[in-house]
Amino acid sequence: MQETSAMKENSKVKVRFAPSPTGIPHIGNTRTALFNFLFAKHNGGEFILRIEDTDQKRIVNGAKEAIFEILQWLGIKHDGEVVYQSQRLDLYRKYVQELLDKKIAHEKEGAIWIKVPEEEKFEWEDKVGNKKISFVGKDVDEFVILKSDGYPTYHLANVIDDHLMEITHVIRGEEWISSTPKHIYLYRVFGWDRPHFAHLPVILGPDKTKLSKRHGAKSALDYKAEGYLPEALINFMALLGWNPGGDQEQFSFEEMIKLFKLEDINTANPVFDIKKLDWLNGLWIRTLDEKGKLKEELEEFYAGNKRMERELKGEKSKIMIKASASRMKTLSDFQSLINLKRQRYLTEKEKETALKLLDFLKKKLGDKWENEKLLLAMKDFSKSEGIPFKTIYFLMSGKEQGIGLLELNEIYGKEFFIKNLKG
RNA sequence: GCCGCGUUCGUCUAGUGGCCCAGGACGCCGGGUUCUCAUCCCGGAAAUCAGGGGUUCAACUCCCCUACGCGGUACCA
Repeated sequence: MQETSAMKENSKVKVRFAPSPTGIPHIGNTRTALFNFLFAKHNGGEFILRIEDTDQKRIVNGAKEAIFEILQWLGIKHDGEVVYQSQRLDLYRKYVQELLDKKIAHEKEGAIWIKVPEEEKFEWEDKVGNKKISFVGKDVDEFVILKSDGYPTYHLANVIDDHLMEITHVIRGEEWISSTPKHIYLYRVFGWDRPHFAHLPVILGPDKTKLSKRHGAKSALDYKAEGYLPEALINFMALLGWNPGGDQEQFSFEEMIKLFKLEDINTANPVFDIKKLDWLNGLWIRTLDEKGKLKEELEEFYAGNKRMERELKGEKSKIMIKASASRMKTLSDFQSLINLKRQRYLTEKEKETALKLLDFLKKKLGDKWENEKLLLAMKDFSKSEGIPFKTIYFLMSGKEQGIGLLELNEIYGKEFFIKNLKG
Protein backbone atom coordinates (compact mmCIF):
# COMPACT_ATOMS: atom_id res chain seq x y z
CA MET A 1 0.00 0.00 0.00
CA GLN A 2 1.83 2.94 -1.34
CA GLU A 3 0.05 6.16 -0.66
CA THR A 4 0.12 8.74 -3.36
CA SER A 5 1.94 11.18 -1.32
CA ALA A 6 0.52 14.40 -0.99
CA MET A 7 -1.08 15.72 -3.24
CA LYS A 8 -3.14 18.53 -3.22
CA GLU A 9 -1.19 19.92 -6.10
CA ASN A 10 -4.04 21.98 -7.37
CA SER A 11 -5.34 23.20 -4.12
CA LYS A 12 -4.37 26.44 -2.55
CA VAL A 13 -1.32 26.47 -0.34
CA LYS A 14 -2.13 26.33 3.34
CA VAL A 15 0.44 26.14 6.09
CA ARG A 16 0.45 26.43 9.79
CA PHE A 17 2.66 27.57 12.60
CA ALA A 18 2.02 25.27 15.55
CA PRO A 19 3.87 26.33 18.69
CA SER A 20 3.28 24.81 22.06
CA PRO A 21 2.84 27.38 24.81
CA THR A 22 5.52 25.86 26.99
CA GLY A 23 7.76 28.89 27.06
CA ILE A 24 8.58 32.06 25.21
CA PRO A 25 9.75 30.96 21.79
CA HIS A 26 13.30 31.90 20.91
CA ILE A 27 14.49 33.20 17.62
CA GLY A 28 14.73 29.74 16.06
CA ASN A 29 11.08 28.93 16.61
CA THR A 30 10.08 32.31 15.39
CA ARG A 31 12.06 31.78 12.23
CA THR A 32 9.91 28.72 11.57
CA ALA A 33 6.86 30.95 11.72
CA LEU A 34 8.55 33.39 9.35
CA PHE A 35 9.36 30.73 6.77
CA ASN A 36 5.83 29.38 6.92
CA PHE A 37 4.47 32.85 6.46
CA LEU A 38 6.79 33.72 3.58
CA PHE A 39 5.97 30.49 1.83
CA ALA A 40 2.23 30.98 2.25
CA LYS A 41 2.26 34.56 1.04
CA HIS A 42 4.60 33.85 -1.84
CA ASN A 43 2.07 31.35 -3.07
CA GLY A 44 -0.97 33.41 -2.28
CA GLY A 45 -1.92 30.91 0.38
CA GLU A 46 -3.01 30.88 3.98
CA PHE A 47 -1.02 30.92 7.17
CA ILE A 48 -2.77 29.39 10.16
CA LEU A 49 -1.83 29.71 13.81
CA ARG A 50 -2.49 26.65 15.91
CA ILE A 51 -1.64 26.45 19.57
CA GLU A 52 -0.59 22.93 20.51
CA ASP A 53 -1.49 22.97 24.16
CA THR A 54 -1.73 19.26 24.73
CA ASP A 55 0.83 19.00 27.46
CA GLN A 56 -1.04 20.48 30.36
CA LYS A 57 1.82 20.09 32.81
CA ARG A 58 4.25 22.10 30.77
CA ILE A 59 2.06 25.02 29.84
CA VAL A 60 3.66 28.26 30.87
CA ASN A 61 1.61 31.24 31.84
CA GLY A 62 1.96 34.07 29.41
CA ALA A 63 3.69 31.99 26.76
CA LYS A 64 0.71 32.07 24.47
CA GLU A 65 0.44 35.84 24.79
CA ALA A 66 4.15 36.19 24.07
CA ILE A 67 3.70 34.19 20.88
CA PHE A 68 0.91 36.49 19.75
CA GLU A 69 2.92 39.55 20.62
CA ILE A 70 5.98 38.36 18.72
CA LEU A 71 4.04 37.57 15.57
CA GLN A 72 2.19 40.83 15.78
CA TRP A 73 5.34 42.88 16.28
CA LEU A 74 7.07 41.22 13.37
CA GLY A 75 4.07 41.59 11.12
CA ILE A 76 3.52 37.87 10.70
CA LYS A 77 -0.24 37.86 10.50
CA HIS A 78 -2.18 34.65 10.67
CA ASP A 79 -5.29 33.97 8.66
CA GLY A 80 -8.49 32.95 10.34
CA GLU A 81 -9.06 32.14 13.97
CA VAL A 82 -6.40 30.75 16.26
CA VAL A 83 -6.99 27.04 16.83
CA TYR A 84 -6.41 25.48 20.23
CA GLN A 85 -5.88 21.76 20.38
CA SER A 86 -7.09 21.58 23.95
CA GLN A 87 -10.55 22.44 22.66
CA ARG A 88 -10.64 19.57 20.25
CA LEU A 89 -10.20 16.62 22.57
CA ASP A 90 -13.43 14.89 21.57
CA LEU A 91 -12.30 14.95 18.01
CA TYR A 92 -8.99 13.27 18.71
CA ARG A 93 -10.64 10.63 20.89
CA LYS A 94 -13.03 9.78 18.10
CA TYR A 95 -10.14 8.98 15.83
CA VAL A 96 -8.36 7.05 18.54
CA GLN A 97 -11.44 4.90 18.92
CA GLU A 98 -11.36 4.25 15.21
CA LEU A 99 -7.79 3.05 15.44
CA LEU A 100 -8.65 0.94 18.45
CA ASP A 101 -11.53 -0.66 16.57
CA LYS A 102 -9.30 -1.40 13.63
CA LYS A 103 -6.80 -2.96 16.02
CA ILE A 104 -4.11 -0.61 14.81
CA ALA A 105 -3.76 0.93 18.23
CA HIS A 106 -3.77 -0.79 21.57
CA GLU A 107 -4.06 0.15 25.20
CA LYS A 108 -1.24 -0.23 27.64
CA GLU A 109 -0.99 1.18 31.13
CA GLY A 110 -3.83 3.60 30.55
CA ALA A 111 -2.42 5.11 27.37
CA ILE A 112 -3.13 4.29 23.74
CA TRP A 113 -0.14 3.16 21.72
CA ILE A 114 0.74 2.30 18.18
CA LYS A 115 3.41 -0.06 16.99
CA VAL A 116 4.42 0.40 13.42
CA PRO A 117 4.82 -2.93 11.61
CA GLU A 118 8.49 -3.70 10.99
CA GLU A 119 8.08 -4.28 7.29
CA GLU A 120 6.50 -0.88 6.77
CA LYS A 121 8.57 1.51 4.65
CA PHE A 122 8.57 5.27 4.71
CA GLU A 123 9.96 7.71 2.25
CA TRP A 124 9.30 11.28 1.41
CA GLU A 125 10.84 14.00 -0.64
CA ASP A 126 11.78 16.73 1.75
CA LYS A 127 11.24 20.16 0.29
CA VAL A 128 14.29 21.53 2.03
CA GLY A 129 17.18 20.29 -0.04
CA ASN A 130 14.84 18.38 -2.32
CA LYS A 131 16.12 15.11 -1.05
CA LYS A 132 14.60 11.79 -0.28
CA ILE A 133 14.52 10.71 3.32
CA SER A 134 13.59 7.19 4.21
CA PHE A 135 13.01 5.03 7.24
CA VAL A 136 12.05 1.45 7.82
CA GLY A 137 9.35 0.35 10.21
CA LYS A 138 11.66 -1.47 12.53
CA ASP A 139 13.44 1.78 13.40
CA VAL A 140 10.23 3.46 14.40
CA ASP A 141 9.61 3.10 18.10
CA GLU A 142 6.27 2.21 19.52
CA PHE A 143 4.58 5.47 20.41
CA VAL A 144 1.72 6.90 22.41
CA ILE A 145 -1.10 8.65 20.61
CA LEU A 146 -3.38 9.30 23.58
CA LYS A 147 -1.91 9.90 27.00
CA SER A 148 -3.46 8.53 30.14
CA ASP A 149 -4.71 12.01 31.03
CA GLY A 150 -6.88 11.91 27.94
CA TYR A 151 -4.85 14.36 25.91
CA PRO A 152 -3.45 13.40 22.53
CA THR A 153 0.25 13.49 21.83
CA TYR A 154 1.75 15.76 19.22
CA HIS A 155 1.92 12.94 16.71
CA LEU A 156 -1.77 12.25 16.74
CA ALA A 157 -3.19 15.74 17.14
CA ASN A 158 -0.82 17.13 14.59
CA VAL A 159 -1.76 14.65 11.91
CA ILE A 160 -5.48 14.92 12.52
CA ASP A 161 -5.44 18.69 12.55
CA ASP A 162 -3.23 19.03 9.51
CA HIS A 163 -5.56 16.76 7.63
CA LEU A 164 -8.77 18.35 8.76
CA MET A 165 -7.43 21.84 8.20
CA GLU A 166 -6.20 20.81 4.78
CA ILE A 167 -2.64 21.82 5.39
CA THR A 168 -0.69 21.37 2.18
CA HIS A 169 2.86 21.89 3.48
CA VAL A 170 4.23 21.05 6.87
CA ILE A 171 7.19 23.35 7.43
CA ARG A 172 8.83 22.68 10.77
CA GLY A 173 12.14 22.23 12.54
CA GLU A 174 14.39 19.37 11.59
CA GLU A 175 14.02 17.84 15.04
CA TRP A 176 10.82 16.39 13.61
CA ILE A 177 12.48 14.36 10.89
CA SER A 178 12.70 11.23 12.99
CA SER A 179 9.07 11.32 13.94
CA THR A 180 7.85 11.94 10.44
CA PRO A 181 7.52 8.17 9.80
CA LYS A 182 5.05 8.02 12.67
CA HIS A 183 3.06 10.75 11.07
CA ILE A 184 3.16 9.17 7.66
CA TYR A 185 2.00 5.93 9.20
CA LEU A 186 -0.98 7.70 10.73
CA TYR A 187 -1.92 9.26 7.42
CA ARG A 188 -1.63 5.81 5.95
CA VAL A 189 -3.87 4.03 8.43
CA PHE A 190 -6.45 6.77 8.29
CA GLY A 191 -6.35 6.56 4.51
CA TRP A 192 -5.52 10.22 4.11
CA ASP A 193 -3.30 12.00 1.66
CA ARG A 194 -0.34 13.45 3.38
CA PRO A 195 1.03 16.95 3.05
CA HIS A 196 4.45 17.90 1.74
CA PHE A 197 7.15 18.07 4.36
CA ALA A 198 9.87 20.64 4.69
CA HIS A 199 12.27 20.34 7.60
CA LEU A 200 14.23 23.42 8.52
CA PRO A 201 17.78 23.16 9.82
CA VAL A 202 18.10 24.26 13.41
CA ILE A 203 19.98 27.37 14.42
CA LEU A 204 23.16 26.74 16.38
CA GLY A 205 24.82 28.87 19.03
CA PRO A 206 28.36 30.23 18.66
CA ASP A 207 29.70 26.96 20.07
CA LYS A 208 27.81 25.09 17.38
CA THR A 209 25.43 23.32 19.68
CA LYS A 210 21.73 23.84 19.40
CA LEU A 211 20.75 27.37 20.26
CA SER A 212 19.39 27.43 23.76
CA LYS A 213 18.91 29.52 26.84
CA ARG A 214 22.47 28.75 27.73
CA HIS A 215 23.66 30.85 24.80
CA GLY A 216 21.29 33.53 25.89
CA ALA A 217 18.97 32.41 23.11
CA LYS A 218 16.62 35.29 23.23
CA SER A 219 13.12 35.75 22.01
CA ALA A 220 12.11 38.35 19.50
CA LEU A 221 10.66 40.27 22.43
CA ASP A 222 14.08 40.55 24.02
CA TYR A 223 15.47 42.00 20.83
CA LYS A 224 12.56 44.37 20.66
CA ALA A 225 13.35 45.58 24.15
CA GLU A 226 16.98 46.12 23.21
CA GLY A 227 16.02 48.35 20.34
CA TYR A 228 16.17 46.09 17.33
CA LEU A 229 13.81 46.77 14.47
CA PRO A 230 11.37 44.14 13.25
CA GLU A 231 12.63 44.77 9.72
CA ALA A 232 16.17 43.92 10.76
CA LEU A 233 15.25 40.89 12.81
CA ILE A 234 13.18 39.44 10.02
CA ASN A 235 15.89 40.14 7.49
CA PHE A 236 18.42 38.48 9.75
CA MET A 237 16.32 35.41 10.59
CA ALA A 238 15.52 34.84 6.94
CA LEU A 239 19.16 34.95 5.93
CA LEU A 240 19.92 32.32 8.52
CA GLY A 241 19.45 29.42 6.18
CA TRP A 242 17.73 31.09 3.29
CA ASN A 243 19.38 32.72 0.33
CA PRO A 244 17.77 33.50 -3.00
CA GLY A 245 21.15 33.53 -4.72
CA GLY A 246 22.91 36.73 -5.58
CA ASP A 247 24.66 39.35 -3.55
CA GLN A 248 21.78 41.15 -1.93
CA GLU A 249 21.83 41.30 1.85
CA GLN A 250 19.05 43.70 2.69
CA PHE A 251 15.54 42.54 1.99
CA SER A 252 12.24 44.14 2.79
CA PHE A 253 9.40 41.91 3.88
CA GLU A 254 7.77 42.35 0.47
CA GLU A 255 10.93 41.40 -1.36
CA MET A 256 11.30 38.29 0.74
CA ILE A 257 7.76 37.23 0.02
CA LYS A 258 8.38 37.75 -3.65
CA LEU A 259 11.58 35.73 -3.69
CA PHE A 260 10.93 33.02 -1.14
CA LYS A 261 11.23 29.41 -2.19
CA LEU A 262 11.64 26.35 -0.02
CA GLU A 263 14.25 25.09 -2.47
CA ASP A 264 16.48 28.00 -1.52
CA ILE A 265 16.72 26.95 2.10
CA ASN A 266 20.02 25.47 3.15
CA THR A 267 20.33 22.01 4.58
CA ALA A 268 23.14 22.76 7.01
CA ASN A 269 22.63 24.28 10.43
CA PRO A 270 23.55 27.94 10.57
CA VAL A 271 25.31 29.57 13.51
CA PHE A 272 23.70 32.59 15.08
CA ASP A 273 25.95 35.64 14.64
CA ILE A 274 24.91 38.69 16.59
CA LYS A 275 27.42 40.88 14.76
CA LYS A 276 25.53 40.54 11.54
CA LEU A 277 22.25 41.33 13.27
CA ASP A 278 23.82 44.49 14.67
CA TRP A 279 24.99 45.53 11.25
CA LEU A 280 21.61 44.85 9.69
CA ASN A 281 19.90 46.78 12.45
CA GLY A 282 22.08 49.81 11.81
CA LEU A 283 21.42 49.45 8.11
CA TRP A 284 17.68 49.36 8.67
CA ILE A 285 17.81 52.29 11.04
CA ARG A 286 19.49 54.34 8.32
CA THR A 287 17.06 53.06 5.72
CA LEU A 288 14.03 53.96 7.80
CA ASP A 289 15.54 57.34 8.52
CA GLU A 290 15.84 58.01 4.79
CA LYS A 291 12.21 57.10 4.42
CA GLY A 292 11.27 59.38 7.26
CA LYS A 293 10.00 56.49 9.32
CA LEU A 294 12.56 56.37 12.06
CA LYS A 295 10.66 58.76 14.26
CA GLU A 296 7.66 56.50 14.63
CA GLU A 297 9.90 53.58 15.47
CA LEU A 298 11.56 55.64 18.17
CA GLU A 299 8.22 56.77 19.51
CA GLU A 300 7.08 53.22 19.83
CA PHE A 301 10.33 52.15 21.42
CA TYR A 302 10.37 54.94 23.98
CA ALA A 303 6.66 54.85 24.75
CA GLY A 304 6.30 55.19 28.50
CA ASN A 305 9.66 56.91 28.91
CA LYS A 306 8.53 60.40 29.90
CA ARG A 307 11.74 62.21 29.16
CA MET A 308 12.24 60.61 25.78
CA GLU A 309 8.61 61.12 24.87
CA ARG A 310 9.10 64.79 25.52
CA GLU A 311 12.27 64.93 23.42
CA LEU A 312 10.57 63.18 20.55
CA LYS A 313 7.65 65.59 20.65
CA GLY A 314 9.91 68.62 20.79
CA GLU A 315 10.65 70.73 17.75
CA LYS A 316 14.29 69.66 17.78
CA SER A 317 13.46 66.00 17.46
CA LYS A 318 13.87 66.01 13.73
CA ILE A 319 17.44 67.20 13.81
CA MET A 320 18.22 64.92 16.75
CA ILE A 321 17.08 61.94 14.77
CA LYS A 322 18.91 63.00 11.67
CA ALA A 323 22.09 63.49 13.65
CA SER A 324 21.75 60.15 15.42
CA ALA A 325 20.65 57.83 12.66
CA SER A 326 24.07 56.93 11.32
CA ARG A 327 25.40 56.45 14.83
CA MET A 328 22.82 54.04 16.15
CA LYS A 329 23.12 50.30 16.23
CA THR A 330 19.94 49.93 18.19
CA LEU A 331 17.14 52.31 19.04
CA SER A 332 18.34 52.37 22.62
CA ASP A 333 21.49 54.16 21.46
CA PHE A 334 19.39 57.21 20.71
CA GLN A 335 18.97 58.08 24.35
CA SER A 336 22.66 58.19 25.12
CA LEU A 337 23.44 60.05 21.91
CA ILE A 338 21.20 62.94 22.84
CA ASN A 339 22.15 62.82 26.47
CA LEU A 340 23.75 66.08 27.55
CA LYS A 341 25.67 64.77 30.51
CA ARG A 342 29.40 65.13 30.21
CA GLN A 343 31.41 61.99 30.10
CA ARG A 344 34.05 62.97 32.65
CA TYR A 345 35.50 65.97 34.44
CA LEU A 346 38.19 68.02 32.82
CA THR A 347 41.78 67.94 33.92
CA GLU A 348 43.41 71.20 34.95
CA LYS A 349 45.12 71.47 31.63
CA GLU A 350 41.91 70.84 29.77
CA LYS A 351 40.14 73.47 31.82
CA GLU A 352 42.74 75.96 30.82
CA THR A 353 42.36 75.11 27.15
CA ALA A 354 38.61 75.20 27.42
CA LEU A 355 38.57 78.71 28.81
CA LYS A 356 40.98 79.84 26.17
CA LEU A 357 38.74 78.35 23.52
CA LEU A 358 35.72 80.01 25.03
CA ASP A 359 37.39 83.41 24.94
CA PHE A 360 38.45 82.82 21.39
CA LEU A 361 34.97 81.88 20.25
CA LYS A 362 33.34 84.77 22.04
CA LYS A 363 35.74 87.19 20.48
CA LYS A 364 35.33 85.71 17.02
CA LEU A 365 31.61 85.09 17.02
CA GLY A 366 30.11 87.54 19.39
CA ASP A 367 26.60 86.65 20.40
CA LYS A 368 25.60 84.76 17.31
CA TRP A 369 27.15 81.37 16.96
CA GLU A 370 26.25 80.43 13.45
CA ASN A 371 27.29 77.04 12.22
CA GLU A 372 29.57 78.11 9.41
CA LYS A 373 31.40 80.67 11.46
CA LEU A 374 31.57 78.42 14.46
CA LEU A 375 33.21 75.71 12.44
CA LEU A 376 35.74 78.09 10.98
CA ALA A 377 36.53 79.49 14.38
CA MET A 378 37.08 76.08 15.91
CA LYS A 379 39.32 75.11 13.04
CA ASP A 380 41.27 78.29 13.47
CA PHE A 381 41.75 77.62 17.12
CA SER A 382 42.78 74.07 16.43
CA LYS A 383 45.40 75.19 13.97
CA SER A 384 46.78 78.20 15.77
CA GLU A 385 47.00 76.48 19.14
CA GLY A 386 48.05 73.13 17.73
CA ILE A 387 45.19 71.38 19.44
CA PRO A 388 43.73 68.32 17.73
CA PHE A 389 40.12 68.70 16.78
CA LYS A 390 39.35 65.61 18.77
CA THR A 391 40.15 67.58 21.89
CA ILE A 392 38.01 70.47 20.82
CA TYR A 393 35.14 68.10 20.24
CA PHE A 394 35.51 66.77 23.73
CA LEU A 395 35.77 70.17 25.37
CA MET A 396 32.76 71.47 23.48
CA SER A 397 30.47 68.49 23.79
CA GLY A 398 31.66 66.89 27.00
CA LYS A 399 32.02 63.56 25.22
CA GLU A 400 34.74 61.70 23.43
CA GLN A 401 32.46 61.02 20.52
CA GLY A 402 28.93 61.47 19.35
CA ILE A 403 26.68 63.77 17.43
CA GLY A 404 28.39 66.46 15.37
CA LEU A 405 29.13 69.81 16.98
CA LEU A 406 27.18 71.76 14.41
CA GLU A 407 24.19 69.59 15.00
CA LEU A 408 24.58 70.04 18.73
CA ASN A 409 24.68 73.76 18.07
CA GLU A 410 21.39 73.55 16.23
CA ILE A 411 19.80 71.45 18.92
CA TYR A 412 21.04 73.02 22.12
CA GLY A 413 22.55 76.33 21.06
CA LYS A 414 25.68 78.01 22.27
CA GLU A 415 24.66 77.90 25.91
CA PHE A 416 25.36 74.21 25.91
CA PHE A 417 28.91 74.76 24.69
CA ILE A 418 29.55 77.61 27.05
CA LYS A 419 28.48 75.56 29.98
CA ASN A 420 30.80 72.75 28.94
CA LEU A 421 33.75 75.04 28.32
CA LYS A 422 33.35 76.65 31.71
CA GLY A 423 33.83 73.18 33.19
C1' G B 1 24.74 2.29 20.92
C1' C B 2 21.05 2.56 17.07
C1' C B 3 18.39 5.59 13.29
C1' G B 4 18.34 10.10 10.39
C1' C B 5 20.48 14.64 8.50
C1' G B 6 24.65 17.59 7.52
C1' U B 7 30.15 19.36 6.40
C1' U B 8 32.75 25.90 1.04
C1' C B 9 36.91 31.92 4.48
C1' G B 10 36.02 33.00 12.15
C1' U B 11 30.45 33.62 10.82
C1' C B 12 26.11 33.98 7.05
C1' U B 13 26.55 32.26 2.21
C1' A B 14 27.16 31.97 -3.88
C1' G B 15 28.31 27.76 -6.51
C1' U B 16 23.81 21.81 -9.37
C1' G B 17 30.77 18.71 -14.16
C1' G B 18 34.54 22.86 -17.40
C1' C B 19 33.09 30.30 -16.51
C1' C B 20 36.25 28.62 -9.52
C1' C B 21 44.08 27.86 -7.97
C1' A B 22 36.29 29.54 -5.45
C1' G B 23 32.43 35.12 -5.68
C1' G B 24 29.51 38.36 -2.11
C1' A B 25 28.34 39.92 2.99
C1' C B 26 29.35 40.48 8.42
C1' G B 27 33.52 40.84 11.46
C1' C B 28 38.84 42.04 11.38
C1' C B 29 43.12 45.08 9.37
C1' G B 30 44.79 49.35 6.31
C1' G B 31 43.62 53.89 3.53
C1' G B 32 40.30 58.03 1.91
C1' U B 33 36.14 61.64 2.85
C1' U B 34 34.97 64.24 7.48
C1' C B 35 34.17 69.02 13.15
C1' U B 36 34.91 63.73 17.17
C1' C B 37 32.64 59.22 16.48
C1' A B 38 29.63 56.96 13.11
C1' U B 39 28.00 56.82 8.08
C1' C B 40 30.00 56.58 3.16
C1' C B 41 34.05 55.13 -0.40
C1' C B 42 38.56 52.27 -1.65
C1' G B 43 41.95 48.25 -0.56
C1' G B 44 43.78 43.81 2.26
C1' A B 45 44.27 39.30 5.01
C1' A B 46 41.03 35.16 5.44
C1' A B 47 38.38 28.42 2.59
C1' U B 48 44.60 22.99 -0.25
C1' C B 49 35.78 23.53 -1.03
C1' A B 50 36.24 18.07 6.38
C1' G B 51 39.79 13.70 5.00
C1' G B 52 40.49 9.42 1.81
C1' G B 53 39.12 6.57 -2.23
C1' G B 54 36.52 6.13 -6.85
C1' U B 55 33.57 7.73 -11.71
C1' U B 56 35.01 11.26 -15.70
C1' C B 57 39.05 14.15 -20.71
C1' A B 58 37.44 17.35 -16.48
C1' A B 59 34.61 17.35 -9.53
C1' C B 60 33.33 22.17 -4.69
C1' U B 61 29.71 19.95 -7.79
C1' C B 62 28.24 12.51 -8.97
C1' C B 63 29.26 7.59 -5.96
C1' C B 64 31.56 5.02 -1.64
C1' C B 65 34.17 5.00 3.06
C1' U B 66 36.02 7.56 7.40
C1' A B 67 35.99 11.59 10.77
C1' C B 68 33.43 15.30 12.99
C1' G B 69 28.86 18.04 14.01
C1' C B 70 23.64 18.28 14.67
C1' G B 71 18.85 15.96 15.45
C1' G B 72 15.94 11.82 17.30
C1' U B 73 15.74 7.67 20.39
C1' A B 74 9.70 10.63 26.61
C1' C B 75 2.37 8.90 28.41
C1' C B 76 7.51 16.74 25.62
C1' A B 77 6.54 19.30 21.67
